[in-house]
Amino acid sequence: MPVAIRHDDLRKRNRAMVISSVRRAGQASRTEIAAVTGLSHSTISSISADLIGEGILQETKDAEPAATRRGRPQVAIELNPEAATVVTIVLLYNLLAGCVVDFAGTAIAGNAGKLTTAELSPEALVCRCVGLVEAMLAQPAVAGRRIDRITFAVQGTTDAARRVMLWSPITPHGHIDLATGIEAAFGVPVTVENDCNMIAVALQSTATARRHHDFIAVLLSHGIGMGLVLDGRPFTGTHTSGGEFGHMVYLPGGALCRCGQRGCIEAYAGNYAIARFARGQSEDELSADDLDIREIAAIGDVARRSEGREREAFRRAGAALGYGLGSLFALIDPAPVTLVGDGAAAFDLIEPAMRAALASTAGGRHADAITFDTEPDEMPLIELGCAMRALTQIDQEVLAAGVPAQAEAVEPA
Amino acid sequence: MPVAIRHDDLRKRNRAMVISSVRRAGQASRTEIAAVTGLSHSTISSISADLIGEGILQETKDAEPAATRRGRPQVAIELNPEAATVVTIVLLYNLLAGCVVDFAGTAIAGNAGKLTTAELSPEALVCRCVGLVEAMLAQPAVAGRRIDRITFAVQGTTDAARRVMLWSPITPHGHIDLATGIEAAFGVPVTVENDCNMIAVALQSTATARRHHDFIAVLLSHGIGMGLVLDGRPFTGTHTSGGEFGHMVYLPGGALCRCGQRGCIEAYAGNYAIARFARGQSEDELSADDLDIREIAAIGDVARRSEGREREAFRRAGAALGYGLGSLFALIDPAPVTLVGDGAAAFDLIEPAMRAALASTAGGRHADAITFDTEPDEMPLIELGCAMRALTQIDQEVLAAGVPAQAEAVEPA
DNA sequence: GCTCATTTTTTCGAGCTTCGAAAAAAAGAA
DNA sequence: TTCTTTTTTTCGAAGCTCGAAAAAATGAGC
Repeated sequence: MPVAIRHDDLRKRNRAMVISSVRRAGQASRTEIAAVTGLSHSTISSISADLIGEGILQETKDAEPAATRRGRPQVAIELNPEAATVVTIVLLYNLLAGCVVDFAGTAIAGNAGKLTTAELSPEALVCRCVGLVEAMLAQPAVAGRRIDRITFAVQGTTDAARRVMLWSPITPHGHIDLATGIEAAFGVPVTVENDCNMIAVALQSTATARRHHDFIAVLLSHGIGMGLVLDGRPFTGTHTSGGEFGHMVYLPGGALCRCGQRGCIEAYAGNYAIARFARGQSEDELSADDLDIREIAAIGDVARRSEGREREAFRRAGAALGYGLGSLFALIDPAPVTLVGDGAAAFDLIEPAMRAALASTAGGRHADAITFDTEPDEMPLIELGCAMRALTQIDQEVLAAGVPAQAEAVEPA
Repeated sequence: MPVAIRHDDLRKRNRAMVISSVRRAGQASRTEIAAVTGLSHSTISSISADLIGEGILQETKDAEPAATRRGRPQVAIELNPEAATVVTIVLLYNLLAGCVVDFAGTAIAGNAGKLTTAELSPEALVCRCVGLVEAMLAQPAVAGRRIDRITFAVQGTTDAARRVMLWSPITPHGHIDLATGIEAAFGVPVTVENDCNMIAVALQSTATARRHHDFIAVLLSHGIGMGLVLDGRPFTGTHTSGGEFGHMVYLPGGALCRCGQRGCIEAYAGNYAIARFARGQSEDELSADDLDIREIAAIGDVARRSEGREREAFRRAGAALGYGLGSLFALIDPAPVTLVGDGAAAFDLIEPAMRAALASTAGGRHADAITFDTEPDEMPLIELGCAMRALTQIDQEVLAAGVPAQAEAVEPA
């Protein structure tokens, strides 16, 4: 099953390693790269000379003298921002936002707009995406740049090949093939990623000691999503984008969930579920999807002031999350958790019940030491993760292979 | 983070590939190996000549003419049974069983015995294991063989390094370091694996099309365990052996579980839970661990004959399993399930409620197509998986590296 | 029984790759 | 100005895989 390593792959892999170590470090000298990768100095010298020659890396110009030590000073190497350009598109409920990002990860153009996703046909949706990208490409900052890849981050599940949005709360239509349509329009590879997975990628790229090998990002918003990094790699499901934490079962036969089933975690911890309970609505009732975020904030304010249905709503959300994390921890062991999204702003209301629930599970038995990070604004994370994903793919699939030599120029005789 | 590939690793990896492809196929010609691995014929020729010269592989003697085609006949290559010898030790509640297995995977000696695990101190437990191995090594069939590795399969969780049994239902003692003690006694590497993970390894080694890339093995016995193969690799947790499916939460605050918490799946689907309900005992009550398996069988017989508490007990077990699988499927997507252990003998009693529960979850929405395999006898699977694990480790860690040349013989001058 | 066709396996040289040692380069210290 | 120290490059050696060609081993056909 494991595919053999060809001799030619060796250089390719090691080139990818060098690129990725520079990407992670931002700037790195050849000596540092050698230390990180474990390759010899001579190999790094050879590879980095190639990469600089190909315009993928460059020696840093504004040499910070930094720690002025004795001996020949290190030459910092960095990514050449011109080496490639990617486009990210974030598609959420009633929101479409795009970014043009250079090879070093700097956004050079952006565009965002409201749209009523639920009312658009799949074709119209693709059309809007094309329009968004075209508008960005017309901006002067992008002039003259060739786009190398477009990567989506969408709410909902995607297929394993990351080309199709299988299901999404933003639209009644299933199985929307975003990749093929956009690829046809721009002639570059397109992949479709799950938004929560991109949050996890973003958190990994800004990894602290806390979030290193294994961690969990839970998106608390209208619905509940999750991104998982296990053993240093973003975990995606086996057939789909997976990680549907919000649809693990909390109370069998319980409250009605947007997905049509009952008792999902989301049916207790999603914004709509919190509002539903706070308003005193039936658990069999599904409100409209366009719940105003300010209503949740208002419920939170009431909950902080006095005991009542509002406070109880957050308590129930916390319990659902706590038991869900307990089940998750039973499967994969406890790991640091980052709560992302506007639900994280109500962490104070959620935490006590969540911790109590977690502590009463087998998986969370020793989890009282776990700290929770909160990150109320998810958009920057989704965009960052999406850009990192696109760039990493460029690193490993395109640039690692190297130029196919000038064989082409010679042959036609 | 990803470690670079050294030039020396190349041959090592490709040697491991050749060994593992022969192990998987049982017998394979050089041409077949080349096709499977993707390496060139010349490389395979070179590597297999080395491996045969080192006594790791051998050309098959009793050449089956097989399909008598035109041209030079293929020479089948197989594992040399003498190349290595491993010992497997299965440690379950009141049961200790060992096997000596040759390099080709054939058991050449075995020994099993009852013992009261709950009453033994950690030291006494190690002592019994040492005695078991010594008794096997004294058998004539094993005479003259050097043992290369000892691998445990134990009930309970192990640490990530697979050296310590962190917690087990078979003993009140926690954190029993089996590896260090046994390593000291026999001077060979020892690893400690979780029994359910070994079941998954065994099922993978006998993989059919059905169980290929992703599948789930659920052990239904006194407790509930799980082994998971994701993306072709056995999944183990991040800190521990993980996969504690039985301790995912089914009903928050529900029935008392052996683990001390409430509402775990095991507290409804474990043998003890089924018996507890059938007997009309309180859900707060924990019976002794040594429930006779015949009692469960008897409850099953009653359940099949008439409606009543007995039948309801299995129904409850099925519901707990169904909702648990639904949550699991939400996380990792649906995958084929094999039910293993004596609980699988009651599959007819469990199935309807399990399917109904599964169908009412988001993860199991499209899971009506899923078929369940049953495998009532878990011991052969645990032993097979344990042997495969030990041998695979030998393949990749010891033999792939090759002989360190005769450098040793020359140097002392 | 001999020759030819066919398939498998080995041999051999070419082309890469990585590595270690030594050399070269570039700075501070004296 | 010379010496030290550190980084980077150069160069030859050794190892690996690959493709082409040769060798080996057998059935088919006459």
